[in-house]
Amino acid sequence: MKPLNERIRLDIEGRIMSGAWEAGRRIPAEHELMAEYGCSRMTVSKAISALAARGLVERRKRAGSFVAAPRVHRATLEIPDISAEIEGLGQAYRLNILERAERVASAEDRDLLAVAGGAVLALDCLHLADGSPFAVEARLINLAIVPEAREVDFSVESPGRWLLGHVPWTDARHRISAVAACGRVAGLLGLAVGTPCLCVERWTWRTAERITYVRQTHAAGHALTARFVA
Amino acid sequence: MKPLNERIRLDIEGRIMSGAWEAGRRIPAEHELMAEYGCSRMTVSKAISALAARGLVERRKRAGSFVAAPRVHRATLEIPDISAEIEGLGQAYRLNILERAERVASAEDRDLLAVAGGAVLALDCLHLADGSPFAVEARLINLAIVPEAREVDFSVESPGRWLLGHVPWTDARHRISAVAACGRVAGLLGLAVGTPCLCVERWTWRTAERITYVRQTHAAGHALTARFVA
DNA sequence: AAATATTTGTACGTATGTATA
DNA sequence: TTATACATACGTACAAATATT
Repeated sequence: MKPLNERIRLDIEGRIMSGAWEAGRRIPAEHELMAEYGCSRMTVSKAISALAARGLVERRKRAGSFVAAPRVHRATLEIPDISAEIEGLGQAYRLNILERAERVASAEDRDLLAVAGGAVLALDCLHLADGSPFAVEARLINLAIVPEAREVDFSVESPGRWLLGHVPWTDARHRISAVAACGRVAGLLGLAVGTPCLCVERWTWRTAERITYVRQTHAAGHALTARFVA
Repeated sequence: MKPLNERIRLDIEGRIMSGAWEAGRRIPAEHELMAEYGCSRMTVSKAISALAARGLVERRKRAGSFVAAPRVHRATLEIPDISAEIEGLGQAYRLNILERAERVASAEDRDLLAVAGGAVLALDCLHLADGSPFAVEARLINLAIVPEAREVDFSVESPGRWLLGHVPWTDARHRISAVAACGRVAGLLGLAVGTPCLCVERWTWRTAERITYVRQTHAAGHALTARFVA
């Protein structure tokens, strides 16, 4: 048996979704719903708050709660660490580190990571699934914030997974685009030059400091999926 | 002044984000937190539940609440209706409907929309921003669920915007991929054949029924951005 | 294997605060 | 100004799940 507040939520949700309660309509006040369902105000309030949280109703003090006008498509995108993604597919994960360099941030590094004259660790690697090329990754790590990264052997644990597990972050931004495989990427992924590839870039912050930048170029055919989550 | 439960949530969130409470660590039981913050159990419970809802902690009865191990980057992606997106850029929006057909669902339509032998409205259009091609859209609308769509002039209001405003939906799934512009798309968007384009597909449900399917192929250079939202 | 204790989950009733029609 | 309706918080009780004894 589902909890009462859930059952009430589903009941009201059904009335909205079926169109019985059209957009803009005022839904009964909490005290009316308590009478209808024979329960406390906290319980109906929780149900309506859940509907408000997922954007189905809008609550206004003094005025009541209203069926909300449908919204933009907001979806949550779960971008797994590539090693987790490959293991999730039941394939063997391996990382091939093509280049690893510690250097003072170049102009381009500064642009991506905004470190003023500090040291960065630059990695260039190839993710493999069951031995086949899966994605090319170019990563910069801000050594001023994560000096421990110097000592890590990333062929044991991928940079993404290691960072996720060791460095707390507060904000991340992603950019998803379609790019043509350049000669180098095409060679690594075994594609023809110019093949469209999905490219995911991510900037990760801890408060105001940038921790890492990564650009992952995926093999052809790879797609991201996002779900609207209630 | 923020509500007490919010302040408690932010406080605990800070301890987790700063790394003071590392992944896997048990956080104090509710009765301990009530003592620490000098408030009722309901209030700390609400704070922790909010953290659990956004995946920062995991709650287990009898055992306690634990700092969750971050596994994925979870970001919210706002996918605006294209007309809204173009207007948001301060450009003039226009829609060019290339083809509009009402038909019994073909095998391919059924695959995308899962309508068994029902009627669908198929649209093929070009979105223009300040007169320049912006995206090509192929859409299927399930007429069994949205028969009113038959009467709508979509050159006045884009199909996406009209559907958002008129048809309640409960679930949507997106697929984002990189595709090569085929001859037709290349011609419409003014690109060379084979140019990488970002392709967004969306399936929209109302409970178990599929409402619409859309595939939008964007002009080169278009990217999606997503933010992790706390 | 069973009883017990602990911790979270749901719900009750009540009180007070706050925004607003 | 006043009444209304949502928002937050208090304290209590019992249920459900599950480590520990």
